[in-house]
Amino acid sequence: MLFAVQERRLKTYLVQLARGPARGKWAFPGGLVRRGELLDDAARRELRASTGLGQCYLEQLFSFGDPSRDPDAHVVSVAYMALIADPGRVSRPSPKYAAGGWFELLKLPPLAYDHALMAAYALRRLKSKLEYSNIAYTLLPRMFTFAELEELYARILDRPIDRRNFRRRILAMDLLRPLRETRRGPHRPAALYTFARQTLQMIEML
Amino acid sequence: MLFAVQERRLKTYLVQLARGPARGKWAFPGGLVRRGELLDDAARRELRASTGLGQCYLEQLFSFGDPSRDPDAHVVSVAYMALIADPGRVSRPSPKYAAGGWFELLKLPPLAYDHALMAAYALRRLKSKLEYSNIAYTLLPRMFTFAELEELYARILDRPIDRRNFRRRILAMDLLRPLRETRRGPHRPAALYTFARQTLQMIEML
DNA sequence: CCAAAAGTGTTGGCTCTACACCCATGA
DNA sequence: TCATGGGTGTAGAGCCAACACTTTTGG
Repeated sequence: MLFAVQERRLKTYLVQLARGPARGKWAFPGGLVRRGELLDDAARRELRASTGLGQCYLEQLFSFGDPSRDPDAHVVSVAYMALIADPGRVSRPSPKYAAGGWFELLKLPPLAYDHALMAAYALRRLKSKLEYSNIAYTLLPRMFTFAELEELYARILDRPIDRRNFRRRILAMDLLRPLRETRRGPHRPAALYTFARQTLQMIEML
Repeated sequence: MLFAVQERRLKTYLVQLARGPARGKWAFPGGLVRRGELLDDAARRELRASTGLGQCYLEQLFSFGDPSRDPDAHVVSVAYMALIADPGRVSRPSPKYAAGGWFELLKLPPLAYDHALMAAYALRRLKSKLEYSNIAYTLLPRMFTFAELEELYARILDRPIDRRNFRRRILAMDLLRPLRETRRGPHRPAALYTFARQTLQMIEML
């Protein structure tokens, strides 16, 4: 399950199934683990095969023992969540699928199997990680403005955010490094920031 | 992976493997999912087979794509965590295993496969759920004193707890129902409480 | 009356929230 | 000079942590 922010909306990449009983339906890309392959490796391989993506943030979500793929083949799906900053990096829809494309998470088409459940699960996990980790680094370009970071939070958490309090809180966590450059436009230039660490860090709250 | 508190310590139930390359080593009980069986059902079935336990709290933890069981059979393990209040309910060590017994989580024998990793993962999850849910109900008898609840927290979180602050905080969450009865002993009798709901409830923190 | 564990309040510091105006730039 | 978004401070409330003595019972 691949997620990215595009046009200020949280979107996910779906593929249209070309074969099987759910043919024509949309679903998250996936596939079978190979013999001797690590789960993480299989997830990366399938992600690359479906989207052309190489390195990116990847996290195991949950396993669904669903009566999936075929109604009579018993498949266990180990769901993974991948996050990228630039949805433009996704190239071809893999030949394995009829089509591929980005969909707003809040306006998904009917999904095959139990994939709607998976999507809900992923969103929940993403929301909670936004609150207690620096996971936002995976969804933003290396340089970004505070306004961009703030909007990411507001969009995904789906609630308004007070700009001053947000800025104060984030800065107190010491996750960002200010850069010299600014982003210009028909208005006051915005200071650019970058995440001090590009690896997942949990933040103590209690 | 079954956990319980016994003699004021967090313990886990291990079985000694009777067959296979890891024969003689200790491990968490487990087994294969049957065709068409839900993961949760398989976990319950294996738990019952290994320990005689019927209903209890059960939660999927994580999936490990480990080179497990047999060095050349590729097994994916979907780890589950079960919590019970009374370790005495566990009866026979299943005939499938050479032996079974309770071990302090902090003094585990060397475990087969990657089960030590699983144990660490379970402990982490349990600690964090203690902080933001009423999961403690699974580890306590229906009636308990505040001192017992407090000790459960102190033991599992492995840090001292201020009795007055703890009591205030827990009561504010409105998870407990006071009972009329008391527990007597060679000291002032302690008021008994019960959890208002015997189902998992998340607590808002932020 | 002694031992053992249960029960109980207050204060100071910190954190969080709510809230509105000025600033810098490009057009 | 105007439109656009960027950037900033404060005060009050609520929350949390630190802290020690009194109560009730059984032996």
